[in-house]
Amino acid sequence: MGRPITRLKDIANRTGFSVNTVSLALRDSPRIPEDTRLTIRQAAEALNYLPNHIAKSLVSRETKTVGLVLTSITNPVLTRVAQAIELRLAERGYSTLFATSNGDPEEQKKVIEMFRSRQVDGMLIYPSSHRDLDHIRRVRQAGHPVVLLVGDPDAGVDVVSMDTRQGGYKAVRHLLELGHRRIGLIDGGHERGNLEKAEGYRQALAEAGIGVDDGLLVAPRTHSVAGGHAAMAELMARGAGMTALLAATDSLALGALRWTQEKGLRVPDDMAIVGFDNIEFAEYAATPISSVDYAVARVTELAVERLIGLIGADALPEPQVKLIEPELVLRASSEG
Amino acid sequence: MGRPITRLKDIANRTGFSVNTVSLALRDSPRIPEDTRLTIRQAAEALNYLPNHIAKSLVSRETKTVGLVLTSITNPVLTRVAQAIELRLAERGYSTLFATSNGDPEEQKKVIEMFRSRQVDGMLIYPSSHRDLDHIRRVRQAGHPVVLLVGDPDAGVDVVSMDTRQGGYKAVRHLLELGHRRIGLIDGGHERGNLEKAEGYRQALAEAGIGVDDGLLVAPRTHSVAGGHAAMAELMARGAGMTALLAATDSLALGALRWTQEKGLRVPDDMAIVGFDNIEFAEYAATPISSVDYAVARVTELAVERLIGLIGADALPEPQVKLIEPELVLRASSEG
DNA sequence: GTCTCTTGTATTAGCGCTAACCGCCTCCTA
DNA sequence: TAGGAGGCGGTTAGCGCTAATACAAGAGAC
Repeated sequence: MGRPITRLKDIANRTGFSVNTVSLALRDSPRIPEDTRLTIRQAAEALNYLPNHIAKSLVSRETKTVGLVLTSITNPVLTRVAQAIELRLAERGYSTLFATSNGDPEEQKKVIEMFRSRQVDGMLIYPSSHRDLDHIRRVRQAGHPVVLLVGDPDAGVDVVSMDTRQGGYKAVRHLLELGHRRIGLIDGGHERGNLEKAEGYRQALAEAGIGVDDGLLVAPRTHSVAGGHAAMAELMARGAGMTALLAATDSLALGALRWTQEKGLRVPDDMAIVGFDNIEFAEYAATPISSVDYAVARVTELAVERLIGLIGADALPEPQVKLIEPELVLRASSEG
Repeated sequence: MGRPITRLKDIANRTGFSVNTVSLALRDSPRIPEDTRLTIRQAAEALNYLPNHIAKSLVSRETKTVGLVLTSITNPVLTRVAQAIELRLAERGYSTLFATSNGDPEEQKKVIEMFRSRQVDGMLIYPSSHRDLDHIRRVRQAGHPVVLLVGDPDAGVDVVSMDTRQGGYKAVRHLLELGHRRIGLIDGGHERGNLEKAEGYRQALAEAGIGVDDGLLVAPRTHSVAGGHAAMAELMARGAGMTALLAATDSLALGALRWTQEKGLRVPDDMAIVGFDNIEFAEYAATPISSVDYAVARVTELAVERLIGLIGADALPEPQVKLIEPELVLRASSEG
């Protein structure tokens, strides 16, 4: 490469001071008088000095870096989460190392190891499975600050998350109140045991004295719009008399909406639809879609704050789980 | 923090070998015989050793880290770009440091400095302005491998990008062939001098002997759906007799589509619409939207390959600009 | 039996930086 | 004028790792 970088030593040579004095001056130590500080500053400027963060990290034992693990950011809401987190971390002087696990637990393990090897000060993880958290718990027990962006009250790790169970519950309650009895569910992430939304769905139905009909449930492998479209087709093919639909993401909901449109069904008259995440595309859809809001700002703010707190702590405190109650945003897709 | 990490020294103490021997053994040096290698391996395993990447970087002078600068990843296509890049870099053993500039050139400068300070081996930059690249050129001249994800043939820096000028040209040609003469343009990023799409638009019109009517142009500040909606309202309020629309992103196009729908316009009969990026939401819109495809896979693959090439080179070769010709994906929004 | 040559390991130095400590001045006070 | 007290700066050590070099012991050559 042959990229010559300016070091403290170069400034020291140029100014005649020792490396240590230069270091102190550039860090505004009160022990250095104004004029030497100035001399050194100017020399640094002239040589286009940039501190070597790597060397600093080695001695200070902190990298001012946080690892962010997401499953996949094709989900628009995770995109917003990622960006908000990066911003908030940057405000606090931290950089973001970013990696995706593609929903594969093995991949996720590797990513976490890589982060550890790179000495990140802490990690924010959107786990691929919301259940199988042993591995992550171990990371915490090894003393690494970790905050999950989704998880259970009994996770044993810090969590800051939307309360999606509550979200599912609220959405179904809303549909029940509109008089619906045959409510379908297009779920996501089922195969990895992410059942919170389905649990909320079941609970609301149970309270209303309605049994869960498996014929109204489907769990596509992806969160894509195409997946929602296909899932809706499958549900309707079963002829289960469905009059309302809850979709685990707005992308799925948009796919379902498109299907109804193709078949000439009226929304919400023939089919009410509620989604999750409240993405902008849902608001401007052919029929604006009601959606369980994902409070990106609150989740990211609290998660980052908690993580920074953990990083600063002498010993990790008891894990704390913060579930944020979601708002249901009502739009035309579920209101006459 | 008090997080005790296992070091080579710990393994050395445990096995009785020297630190150096341990280092060599773990790196599979041929100078270490099989059985000592095994002893050391086992000890490393037992102590749960993870190499300290920071220390290694300090001596090897490479961090195996690449900095990725995006303007903002709320644009769904940039999201896909980010994820694909992370994946491809990971395959090649590189980690991704991620930062957003929010489209602010000053912010972008800071981010690049931060990356340099962190000794990244190279950078991939989606510049906030496609014109004012002096600052980035200087980074390259300082010997840092840089590849832009958007830019001009005469950028003076390596570029791998979609040829958006060509994309704008193709889209307008298509609309002209359908008989449209009054074609509107909702552009994006205008204020920062990102004029490629508009240039393609102008060129196609000029070739058809049609003058550009400024009454048909509008440049909202954002790429959001809401922005597209508002922009469409503004365009139509001007009463310029527009029969077709080119939008700089699919998000803008979706907003415009929504507006036509609210006003009872038929697409494409009353208003043809073509967008950019070919995101999934465009495909499944109320009227599926024709769009200039963004070849995420090709762009990211070529960009990463080029960057890795630059990182490995002894001296930076002449900058190379690769513009990928986009496909126009036709859908109902522009075809009877 | 001396002299290489090999094999396996230890020693040393150094990446760029910070932190702990040391030592020299000058100035003030008793 | 002796003796602290500061002010200012240098010296040394060390973060965890790698690379260059040194070295000891045994094998083989003559």
